Amino acid sequence: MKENIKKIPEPTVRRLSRYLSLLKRCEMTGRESISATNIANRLELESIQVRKDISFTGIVGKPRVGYLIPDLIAAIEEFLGWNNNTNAVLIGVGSLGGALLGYSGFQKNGLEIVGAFDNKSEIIGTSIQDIPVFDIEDLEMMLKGLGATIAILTLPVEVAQEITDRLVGLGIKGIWNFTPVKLKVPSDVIVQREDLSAGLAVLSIKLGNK
Amino acid sequence: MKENIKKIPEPTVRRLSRYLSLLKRCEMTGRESISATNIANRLELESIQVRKDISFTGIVGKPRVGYLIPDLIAAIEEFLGWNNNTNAVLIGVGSLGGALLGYSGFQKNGLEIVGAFDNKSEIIGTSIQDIPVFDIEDLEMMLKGLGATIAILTLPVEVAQEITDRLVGLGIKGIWNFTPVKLKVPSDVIVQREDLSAGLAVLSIKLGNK
DNA sequence: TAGATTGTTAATCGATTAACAATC
DNA sequence: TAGATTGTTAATCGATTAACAATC
Repeated sequence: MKENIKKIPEPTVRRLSRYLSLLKRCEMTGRESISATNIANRLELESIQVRKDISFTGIVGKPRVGYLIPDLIAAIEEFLGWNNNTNAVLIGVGSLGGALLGYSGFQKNGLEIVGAFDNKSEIIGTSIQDIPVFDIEDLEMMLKGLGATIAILTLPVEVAQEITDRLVGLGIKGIWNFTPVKLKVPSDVIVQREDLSAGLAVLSIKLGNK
Repeated sequence: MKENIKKIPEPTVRRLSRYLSLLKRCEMTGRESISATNIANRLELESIQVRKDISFTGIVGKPRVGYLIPDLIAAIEEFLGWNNNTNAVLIGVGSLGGALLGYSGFQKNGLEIVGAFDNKSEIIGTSIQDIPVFDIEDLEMMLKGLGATIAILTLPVEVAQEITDRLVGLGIKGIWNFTPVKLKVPSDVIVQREDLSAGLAVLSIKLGNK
């Protein structure tokens, strides 16, 4: 049971989200089908890789035609669980946290930020892009009502573990961790680290090697 | 000549930036040395992997002791080219762009955002976190004076290629591309794509497989 | 039919991990 | 000295790519 679950390579998952973005733009032009070759050309990939990736979603294409765009969109969205909405809270409305609150792009991926928490009295009670900012002291009181299953952590390193413990205690199952610290969580909680510096490092290395 | 340049695996580069972040936090506590085992434990990695990664920087550790933290920090920073500052401009002060302007974390990585460009008259002439926002029409006039070699693209898909062409014409050598489109650039220009949705996709898949 | 494209099985490639001698 | 840790060479593992039959 566990074997076939683990089998999807992470690079494949990341690329599927790219395909989805491209497919949605194609759909808007009224186009109905697209081949793996075409997707590959537009994203600077190999067509064989695109076909292999798509095969994980279970959808089958038509020889000589390719894939039906609406079907493929639906299949990838379902595969990623982006077809039904997930509620998230954001913890730590600093520079990066505030930015992410303003960023509307996650809604396309089925993620809705329904509330934010912070300890700065100046911003508690305000709203950023219609998302209310609550007092972190009220986390226990508020979280259940918000219906969030994911927490986005954009808070200072020093409080990351403490707040994580509280979130886990309240039933949060997924943590999108924008801090550089390793978080200790029970095995049924998923932590996904996100590191903008890593991308910058890759760019820097490539620039330095010119 | 080109062979040994290409040899550094990208995952290694990404991890080196993580090590750097950890090492800087360790340094602040006054600690002087650290072993690969210790680094690995703190970041949930294998010590052999840490040693292998560090070997790319050329620094050598001391058996039984580990690595001297200040030396290792200096070595990684030099390796990534983060020891001397690079100037960058940010193009497109929308939700994500504005957020990145507010985010001060890149300065630790030797990247200083010295100016932003947009076409919205409401924000042209203002400053965000002391970073001035210029009219995109003045790009040609302003860019040289700003001394930027990197451009951060957080603009709408429709104008991405057009603005890229102008940036390349002005001598920009590195582009950190936060848009989902593939950019056509000459071979001496480096484009690094950054995709927050990809990270969310990985989290979603892991959550769905529980 | 001919030709383009899919889907799958096998081969290749590169990153990770293991093994182990060298060192302080 | 004994033991912990490094650095390197070899083995393993997993993702990518190639080959090719099946299909419309």
